[in-house]
Amino acid sequence: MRVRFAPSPTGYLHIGNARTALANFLIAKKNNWKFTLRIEDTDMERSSKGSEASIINDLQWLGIEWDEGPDVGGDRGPYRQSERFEIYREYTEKLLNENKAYPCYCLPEEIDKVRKEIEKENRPFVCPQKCGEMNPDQRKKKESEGIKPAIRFRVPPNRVITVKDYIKGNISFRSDNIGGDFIIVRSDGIPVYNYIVVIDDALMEVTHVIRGEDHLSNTPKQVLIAEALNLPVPQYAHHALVLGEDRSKLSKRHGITSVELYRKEGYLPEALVNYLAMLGWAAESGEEILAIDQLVKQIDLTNLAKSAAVFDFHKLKWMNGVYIRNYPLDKLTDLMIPYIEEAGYTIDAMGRKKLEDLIDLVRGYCEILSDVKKIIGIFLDEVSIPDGEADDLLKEDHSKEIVALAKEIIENEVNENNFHETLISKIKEQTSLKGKKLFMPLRAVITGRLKGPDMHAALQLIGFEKIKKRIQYCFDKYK
RNA sequence: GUCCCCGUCGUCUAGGGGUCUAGGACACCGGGUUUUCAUCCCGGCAACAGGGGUUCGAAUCCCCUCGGGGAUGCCA
Repeated sequence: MRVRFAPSPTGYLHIGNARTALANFLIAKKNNWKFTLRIEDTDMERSSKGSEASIINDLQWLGIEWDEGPDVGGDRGPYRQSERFEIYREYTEKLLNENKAYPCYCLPEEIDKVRKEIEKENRPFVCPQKCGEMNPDQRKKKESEGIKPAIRFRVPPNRVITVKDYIKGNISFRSDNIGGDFIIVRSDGIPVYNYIVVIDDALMEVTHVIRGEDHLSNTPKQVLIAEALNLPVPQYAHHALVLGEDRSKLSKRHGITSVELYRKEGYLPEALVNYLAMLGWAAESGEEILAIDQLVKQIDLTNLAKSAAVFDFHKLKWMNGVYIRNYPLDKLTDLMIPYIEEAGYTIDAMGRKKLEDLIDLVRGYCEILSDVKKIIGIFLDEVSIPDGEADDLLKEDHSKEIVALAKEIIENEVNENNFHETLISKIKEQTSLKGKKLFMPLRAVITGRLKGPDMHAALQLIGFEKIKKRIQYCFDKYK
């Protein structure tokens, strides 16, 4: 058994496509099926090698792997449709010879006009020149005029096509109702998707087509092609689409839709995979946080949701935070380093152990990796300029007392080796202040904020010299 | 317009004739822990689109309406 993911390289990997790819991957893994990646690049104007590369890159980042594809090869290639035109030509000849397809000499502009009329009157589409009814002489005449025809597939009248779908059940279409004879080869000789998808799936021995619901209406056309060509019809599973907040198809105006941007913002692939899998599906166990091997275990072709799902950025973020909190510390550290550097800090000098301690302390404040930029300054800035709240607090008399005391103690009574254990307790001894009155000014001086990580742990990580500077800074500023 | 799909808390969903005064998660609101914040824990708010059937009994089956989505390309 075999599944496939067949993106067209006309842009970045969209979140909706990533979900389709993931569904194919999970199902393949679960059943021990093979997975083929095929590039559908017949739209020459919009396709690019660059976007093929970026799609492959994003797929790999997500942890989706395939057995056959343009990058890894395989016995059923080539895996780019643009490299398979010879193959399609044979089938087109066959269809033409058997009169199951015919050249159409009508111009796109003429057809647009007719389509509009048809829409109003609700009758089946027939091309204006009735090319399907032409005899060889008429065709020869057209050819001699130099008109390059498109090829249309002759849709058999009055047929009922039933598509069996794992998710939707049995769906019936009437052949008279699928829009008339449709084009399978453009006038420039390049075949179109609805046609060659059938050939490729058959030749690549795809047994199960798992794809978005937007392809459901195309399916009867594809079934008809398969019949005409005597090719096998795969099993179908059309999953529901991903929607934006306003319940229309997810697009850029709803927020980020490219997998690449999620990566750059600092989402973890494990979290994105987990979230995407949960969108339109629920584990029998009721668990929401599931690693990929658990997803593989629990997901099934028959328990995917039928209805469309709104993409909830908020919940993705929450889920990513859960992953950050539970991630292996050394891996998380590696992933956060670029963001820390991006924020302008150099980390070479501090040593791995200290860095990891630091990351461990701040990870609880991060939902995405880039959040580290907002909090890491507490530890790495030389001096922390108090923010609004901290500034207000430090202007108060009891704060001034503590700042003065802290300055005295750090200069004369403690040293680099014992300050983190003794500084706070010594201040406590020498003042009548306690509780918030004691801790909050201290926090304000040392971190420049009123909110943040545990003071005792922070003290050591910030370091003696910086703390001294920060106290001095506040002493000068608020005395 | 026509064809096709779908309709349970704001969102993702569980449920498939009685066990449903409808369960979980995110969000939101309270409370606890943390001398702060975040985390964590506990609690609360909140839904079967509407109307007809079928049935002793309907969120669950059928029909209609309404709502949403998709397709209707010489895009995929």
